[in-house]
Amino acid sequence: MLSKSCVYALRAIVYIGHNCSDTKKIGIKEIGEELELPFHFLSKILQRLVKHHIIQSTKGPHGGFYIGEEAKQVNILKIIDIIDGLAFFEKCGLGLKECSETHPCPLHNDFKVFRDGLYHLFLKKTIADLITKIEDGNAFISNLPQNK
Amino acid sequence: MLSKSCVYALRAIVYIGHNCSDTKKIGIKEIGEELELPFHFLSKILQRLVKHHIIQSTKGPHGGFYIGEEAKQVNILKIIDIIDGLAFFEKCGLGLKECSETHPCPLHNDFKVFRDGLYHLFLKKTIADLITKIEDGNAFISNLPQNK
DNA sequence: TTATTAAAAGATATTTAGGTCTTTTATTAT
DNA sequence: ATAATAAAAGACCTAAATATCTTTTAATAA
Ligand code: FES
Ligand code: FES
Repeated sequence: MLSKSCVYALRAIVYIGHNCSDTKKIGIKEIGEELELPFHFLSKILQRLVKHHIIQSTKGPHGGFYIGEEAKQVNILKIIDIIDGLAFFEKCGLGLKECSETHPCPLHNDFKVFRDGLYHLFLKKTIADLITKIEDGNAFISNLPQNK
Repeated sequence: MLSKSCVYALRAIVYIGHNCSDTKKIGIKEIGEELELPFHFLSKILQRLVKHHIIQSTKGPHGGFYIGEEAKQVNILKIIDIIDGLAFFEKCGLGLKECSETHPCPLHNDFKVFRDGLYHLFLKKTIADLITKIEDGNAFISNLPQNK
């Protein structure tokens, strides 16, 4: 549903948010190793997020990525929009060219419930919500060691 | 979420179910034109469905595809399984290698609701259910003419 | 039995997503 | 200033999904 680019982005942002501080920026290498994501591919994604002001970066020694408190209040849907676009949330589940109430496919009414539900989930969830779960020990952003 | 192959399959099956009869089989050409699907690609998909005994076919003049009443009682999930597999319904929404209750990602609890909801929707919906909607005029399987 | 029809099969092409490698630019510690 | 560091940028590669083209096989009507 979400592309790999997109879930890589979300997990990287959460990792950065969880680990960076005023004095500490996070390098791509560390993120890639910790989350088991391909270095260069990840770097492209992070660059896009910087361009869209979701995260910031500085080059050079002790450089890396970091995220401000304001940006942590951004909802997940915004990230999805930046990376994948929002087409999924408007598309017909059976592939009709247009999803509409007046010319619905036979799954429309049932499918819409879930598609719209996901939309609203992503709309109300913020980066900060995800980070909180990690910090409370209620969730994880890295794979279990045995699945590496 | 569902691949193009998969939604093409579903729509084609419904079209066949709606249009075939004891005396009338449906050709790929007709299906492709009516649903605006690529002829040869569609033919591959229909071949797979024949192999899995969802639909039947005969070659030669007046040949084509048809579907029996029993097969119409097959649920949509079965079709999804044949074409795409069921990995989606077990996968972590944030791309962790394993989706689990004991090592959940920060979206797990919220995401699972929709993923499982879709699973059960597809499990309980049959081909016949979709055909009925078409026949009652409550839904459509072709694009609106202006979207062609 | 022959011509015609339509699916089956297989080879090939295109597009998109995903991933890698190399070079350049900015930063900072020395 | 210089060397070291790390992101930015761009070129390139790979695999999978999607799509097309061609040949073969089976069925049927005449
Ligand atoms: S028309 Fe198919 S989901 Fe709306
Ligand atoms: S662990 Fe991510 S959805 Fe279950």
